[in-house]
Amino acid sequence: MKDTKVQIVESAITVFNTDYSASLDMVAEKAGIHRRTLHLYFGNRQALIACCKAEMMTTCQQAMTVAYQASSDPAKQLELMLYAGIDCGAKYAFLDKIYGHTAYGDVTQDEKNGTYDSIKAKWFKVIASLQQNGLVNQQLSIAWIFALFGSMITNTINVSNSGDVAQNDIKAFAWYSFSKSIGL
Amino acid sequence: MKDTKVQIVESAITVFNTDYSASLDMVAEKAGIHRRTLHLYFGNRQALIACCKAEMMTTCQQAMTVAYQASSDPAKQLELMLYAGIDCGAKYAFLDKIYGHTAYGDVTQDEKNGTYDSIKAKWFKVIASLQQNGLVNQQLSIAWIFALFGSMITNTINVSNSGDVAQNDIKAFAWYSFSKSIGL
DNA sequence: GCTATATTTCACATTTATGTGAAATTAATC
DNA sequence: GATTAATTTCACATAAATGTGAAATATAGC
Repeated sequence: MKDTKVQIVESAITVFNTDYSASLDMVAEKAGIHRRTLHLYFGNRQALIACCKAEMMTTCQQAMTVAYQASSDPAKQLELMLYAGIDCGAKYAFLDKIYGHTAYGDVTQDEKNGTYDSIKAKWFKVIASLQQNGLVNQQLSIAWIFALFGSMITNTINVSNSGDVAQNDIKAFAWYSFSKSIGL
Repeated sequence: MKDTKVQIVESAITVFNTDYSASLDMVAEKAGIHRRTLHLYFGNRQALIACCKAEMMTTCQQAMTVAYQASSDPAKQLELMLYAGIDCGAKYAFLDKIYGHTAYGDVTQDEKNGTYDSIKAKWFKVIASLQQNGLVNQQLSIAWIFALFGSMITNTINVSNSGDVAQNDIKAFAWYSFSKSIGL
């Protein structure tokens, strides 16, 4: 039997992805528990959302790290990171709607320098490497490329949910369009 | 003195763009009237939102039509339509968050055929023309290209608001990235 | 100034989500 | 089986937004 707290968070993610303004009653029902129980674990709505976000952070971080380490070719790393972002984002789409993408400005200077060994730093290293070798359009600012990356992930998830594009094609389309959009 | 109803709608657009869950009191205050007055014009929240949407439809339609008619070169038409979309979307960003983009599936068959002379039909004509002449990647489905177009508009607006990219560069970046992303 | 229309004020009803307290019940552990 | 912990039930308090009625006031047009 799964930990109740985990169960609640998973239910919250599912429910909020369908409707972010859904009540806590709905989340509790989905988790198969009473709302009062939910409140024993999460004092209020904020706390629950924050927990969902934390969950996403670690999950995404892991998936991205795996993607990064799977190759030493920057272009391949970028491609795999895009796929990882799509897979991850599909599960946590509602958070994107609340918080929006992490803006470039939110990334600390240390992360840009690569001092901080976070996954974002790795992403920047990949782009920097591609740009230095002239494989990516050098006119485009990194902030723009970063935004494009997030935007392509969101778009891919939306299209995937809409059912307008064959599931098999989607990731290929996403990589094609993203890579071209940065001049790769 | 502006028509009260118009005033309300404009205020609603401004307020809801900042915070979609803002109360009607806030909208009324912004419009410089009493909430009771707002209710004389709009029975409920839904009605107000619907009116904002209708407003957007006509405004966008007009801007797109102007863009379309400004050139006979499909690529140029597409570029100008993208810019029109960005300008328009910036004002109505909150609607995008509620309704999402119009999915390809929402476009009627008549519109795809071009029987219906709507702006969407014109957009499809432009893409079809480019694809027939081999100027756009023929592997990509029209549904995907349509989604990309909307996604690029949303992304450009977000970036513009974030302030991370120089205002002068933004539209150029958007067109560069979008045109490349479809193989143009 | 009179009249018609638009707007405000005040008062209330309703709904919905939240959050909490305390006792009762259920499940788990030893 | 006794004890402890987790969960449910019921009851209530609160808060915030919404929608409406009716009288009072303001505004504009003639």
